[in-house]
Amino acid sequence: MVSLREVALRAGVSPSTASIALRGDKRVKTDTRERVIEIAHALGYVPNGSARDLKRKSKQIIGVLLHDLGGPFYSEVLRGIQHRMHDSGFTPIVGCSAPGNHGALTRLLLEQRVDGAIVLDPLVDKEALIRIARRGLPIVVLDREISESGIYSVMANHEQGAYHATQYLLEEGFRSIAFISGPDDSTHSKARLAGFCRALAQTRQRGVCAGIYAGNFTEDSGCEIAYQIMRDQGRHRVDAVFAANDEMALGVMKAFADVGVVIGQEVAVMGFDDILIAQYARPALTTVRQPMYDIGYHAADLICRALVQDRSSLPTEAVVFPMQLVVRESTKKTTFEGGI
Amino acid sequence: MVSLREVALRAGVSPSTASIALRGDKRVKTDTRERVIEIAHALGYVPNGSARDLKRKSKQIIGVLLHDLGGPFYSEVLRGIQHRMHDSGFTPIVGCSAPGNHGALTRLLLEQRVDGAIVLDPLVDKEALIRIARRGLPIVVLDREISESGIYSVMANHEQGAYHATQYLLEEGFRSIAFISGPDDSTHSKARLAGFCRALAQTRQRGVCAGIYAGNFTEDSGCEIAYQIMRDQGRHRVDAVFAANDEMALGVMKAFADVGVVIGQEVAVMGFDDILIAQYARPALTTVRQPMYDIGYHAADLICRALVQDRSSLPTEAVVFPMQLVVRESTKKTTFEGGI
DNA sequence: TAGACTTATCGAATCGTTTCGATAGATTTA
DNA sequence: TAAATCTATCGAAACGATTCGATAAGTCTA
Repeated sequence: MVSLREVALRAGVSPSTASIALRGDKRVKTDTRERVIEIAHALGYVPNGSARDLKRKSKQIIGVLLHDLGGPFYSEVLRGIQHRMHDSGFTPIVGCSAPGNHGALTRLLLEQRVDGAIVLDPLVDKEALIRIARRGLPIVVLDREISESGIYSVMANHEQGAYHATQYLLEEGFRSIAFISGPDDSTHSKARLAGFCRALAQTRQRGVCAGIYAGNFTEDSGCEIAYQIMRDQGRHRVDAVFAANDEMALGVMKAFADVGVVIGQEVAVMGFDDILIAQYARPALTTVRQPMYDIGYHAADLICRALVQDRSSLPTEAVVFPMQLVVRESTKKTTFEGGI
Repeated sequence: MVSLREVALRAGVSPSTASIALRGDKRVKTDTRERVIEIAHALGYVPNGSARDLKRKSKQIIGVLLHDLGGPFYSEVLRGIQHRMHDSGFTPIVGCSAPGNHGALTRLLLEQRVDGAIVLDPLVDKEALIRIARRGLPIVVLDREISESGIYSVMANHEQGAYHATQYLLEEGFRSIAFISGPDDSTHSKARLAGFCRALAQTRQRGVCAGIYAGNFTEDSGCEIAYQIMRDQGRHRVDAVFAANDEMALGVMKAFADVGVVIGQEVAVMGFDDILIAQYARPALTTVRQPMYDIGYHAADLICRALVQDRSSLPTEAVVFPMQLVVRESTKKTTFEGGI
């Protein structure tokens, strides 16, 4: 592998001169500089990243830690990250913190191969992140909150998203709404439930809450609870079911469809997350979406600013983005007909 | 940041002793070794990756270059890669070679931050890859073929996939089949067309080829060509349409549905690729899928072997995986009914 | 107990780049 | 023309870990 030393040797200069010449520094006489650059090019010289990183402070690389690569989620987040970083000289590098893979976190963050990190994986240990931040690496966590100097949070406002979704249901005339929550330890589920309750509390109407059921974010649990709702209240007592995530909402739709209840007309179903399947389900699922692109863009912005500017200008509180209501067929009273 | 020197200092040994002690080397007396390890742990010492990479030959990191992160494709490939690498000590790191982003390729491959690379992006310049391989970095390219020592290809057998799909259509009793190709410069499209032709050539039946139309892989082109097919031949002369990719097949379904032709019953539609939407379309699209997990797993296997074993044991020809026919509703004569 | 081996540790060199202070030589200033 | 100022380049010291060949001890053989 051709090294700077070899380039310098052939150009008849010292490595130090070659080094600054290659950066186009005017301290080197023009013809020397051009000769060095030409020889480097001819030899296909590219500086060794490890050596440079070792010597320099900055690496110009940002680590992005994802749980896996599935879904349009991550792809959108990364688009936002890339757009923000494109002209800033930083390159995002993605590591998968998948099943038991301590590898990427170690290699990228602990072994100091990056200047900063964006972490989108609820399973990455909070204490580990705090320890890393204390070592001086700026971290942006997405969709969770960690209060620690050097760790910045960017997230969607789940409470507000659920609030608006509920308001929409009420405005559309759905009177009696049941809510299916996620597991108890899910802060997202809690926030969504809180938004639902706030919207209901504001309305003057009576009997709008048809019960709060505890699910576990799986399609099966949604399905089971839908049957339970029907048993509990008779199929015409509930106007709408708001599930704390799309998987459960799909389960609910399945259950209703199986007993012949027409979704949209007889009962509305609202999901949360806007997973890809939501738009292909029949009827297409009305749901609430996180602005993933914006979140990625903003996360990248925070990291870049933490590295370039003075960190005191950065927010200490989580940056919260509003969620978007995506209205589809499952909450529309117009008759839904099958087929393409 | 705590360095080896600091650990050594506190343990009262030299950095060299600390270095081997931390690796559990028996050359260091047991109590010294344990003391060093304990101090390193207490100080939160993690070796600096750049320094280690610089000194060592291997980095234990494999670069994975993807075009973007969308779709279940990449996610499946990466699952395969991770499973293969999990116990081998290598960590895959993903770079996006997205729009004009020369960054990831430079940072990972050129600047020698990885031991090997898996490239799944048709747009990464072939010459650039050859140059990198000549510098000694083993590369596995997916879904394309580059003949060069040090570059290994893993791909699906598109010709065979199309052959089987066509055979299936013939077996199901579809007599008159039209084919919609992709753009002329697509080798995939060519291979798929070749498989289609080979299957037709083998059959004794007459008039089975209802024409070959030139599309451009977009849904719109599929739609337009479907109308053209109907104009050309009358809507009952064509039994089936085989599009060289799913997008076009969806366009074809749309066109037929718009004029009231019942897909599956009056005309079968076959796609290629099994993009995610295929299974959610109504009717769900019969298509041909690449075994992405296997491809990823095998790519990782090749890279690991290139780095660990003797390279002469590796295949010089592209490793080709059979494609899988995914039968869904769009080629089934049973009456399709809308609804969930 | 001198010589041969082991054992435990260390010092110095190395990986490839960058950076800082030094040094000639050329040029300007007083 | 001696002193001051540039200009172009170089040498050496980092960065942090690894590695190899010393080097002291301590243990064993004859």
